[in-house]
Amino acid sequence: MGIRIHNTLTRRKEDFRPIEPGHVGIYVCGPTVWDYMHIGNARPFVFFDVVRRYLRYRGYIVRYVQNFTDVDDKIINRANQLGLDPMVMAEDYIKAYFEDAGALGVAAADVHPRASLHIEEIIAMVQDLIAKGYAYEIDGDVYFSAAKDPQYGSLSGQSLDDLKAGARVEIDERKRAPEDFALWKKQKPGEPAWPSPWGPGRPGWHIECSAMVREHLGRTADIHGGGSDLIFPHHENEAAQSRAANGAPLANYWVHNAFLNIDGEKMSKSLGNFIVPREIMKRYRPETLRFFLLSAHYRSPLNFTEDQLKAADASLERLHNALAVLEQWQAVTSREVMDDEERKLLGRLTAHRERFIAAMDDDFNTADAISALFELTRDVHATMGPGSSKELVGAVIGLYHELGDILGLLRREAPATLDDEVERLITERQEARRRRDWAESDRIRDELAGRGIILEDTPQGIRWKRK
RNA sequence: GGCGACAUAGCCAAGUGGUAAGGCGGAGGUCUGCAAAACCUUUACCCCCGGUUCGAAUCCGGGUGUCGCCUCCA
Repeated sequence: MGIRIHNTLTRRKEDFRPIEPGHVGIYVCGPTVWDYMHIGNARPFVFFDVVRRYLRYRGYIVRYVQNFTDVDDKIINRANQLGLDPMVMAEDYIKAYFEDAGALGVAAADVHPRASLHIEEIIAMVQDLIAKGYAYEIDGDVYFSAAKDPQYGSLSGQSLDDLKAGARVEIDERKRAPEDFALWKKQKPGEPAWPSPWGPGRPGWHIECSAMVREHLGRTADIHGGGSDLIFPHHENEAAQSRAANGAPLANYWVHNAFLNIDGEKMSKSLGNFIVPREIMKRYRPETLRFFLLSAHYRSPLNFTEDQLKAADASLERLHNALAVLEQWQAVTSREVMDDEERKLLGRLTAHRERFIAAMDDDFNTADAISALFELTRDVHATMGPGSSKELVGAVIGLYHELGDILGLLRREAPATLDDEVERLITERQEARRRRDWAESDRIRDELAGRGIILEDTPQGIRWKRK
């Protein structure tokens, strides 16, 4: 009856039990800020945003932490290519992240820690790991010795031997073993660096998350999430470091989303087959991309095509229409008392809500939860009308917003306004219709359509919307 | 080569033992001045072959195919 979450570590769904009852600490791997996010990157951000919203809806006090990797090879390379200061460039892409995330309805995390601002904590953890015998320094670099961790490989389900057998990358001769990974990297010319006991250098990729989880959530996070490509090596290594340093698991529930593919292939910057949210939002309402990303279960790969985006937009339109119609009814109805049929529907609202909740409880099944919204919609259309009672209409609108807020959809928009010219045309058209001058009426409707205003004549008057 | 996912209608996608949700698209109809919105009807040999079971899309085994990971990756 509670929330169940698929745990990458155990490969099955488990009942969710936070460490501290009523509180949840979530850490999600955020972007490496070397470029704009693309819609593949957007998938985890949107999904985990929903996880957070849902946990809050279910009454948990959620602490949500999402980092920015702002010290990294890719950032340095890019900045050097462009002749920019890496930290300045990172700052610009952090700003861009917030713009894109905001447009997607992804709220800011409670904390957005940055690697560059946690150097002290990182150094402390590396020192600790050396002291405990898990790490070793070679000439300014520090490596973690994977073989020292008996559980190494447990997250990705690979043994050290498997990994050695499959190794496809050049072995760094400085390391004692190929599976060892860098905790601290000695400064190379032209790279940003911080002083450390091993000389100037910068943190390796994996250590930042371990240090920042400990700093902001304590030794063990309830949920640690990210894209499935992070399972190995990133999360495997994080888990190993934190286990070694803290004697406690980094996270109790590991949650990984599948990829967004395009033309059947993983969308990635290195393949060059990526699309950026800001481009999509020029052509579709902002919610469309979010709806699309939530239309499949997060552990299923999702293939991006223009047709699917159109279909998502059409689907979302149906929900928006339902809400708009309800709002129109709300404005015209004066009936206070519900009749028997309405009382039955009011009862069914609970069933619709419960179906939605059951879907979300079951490993955040957003696709199934969305279908509950459509079932609600059909029920509403079949049962209600402009004469429905105020109370029922209000309750239904309330439910749309209650459930829509969990998914970050059906956002309340500021009441749209029309300019005087458009108002005048609509009035003229109404007069033409009164005269039964259909030619003039249709001409005005077409003209307004050309300006992006769609008119619908209803018995309760004109309804308009933009598109 | 190793590890792991996935395969459900024209498209997308839920469904983990009891006889296939939902959406988009298509077809027909109702309503409408015409539209739109909405409603009704309609649109599935659940990849293949075995097995377990009274019963399998669902469990097990074997194929086939697609995808991901194997130290840049959400």
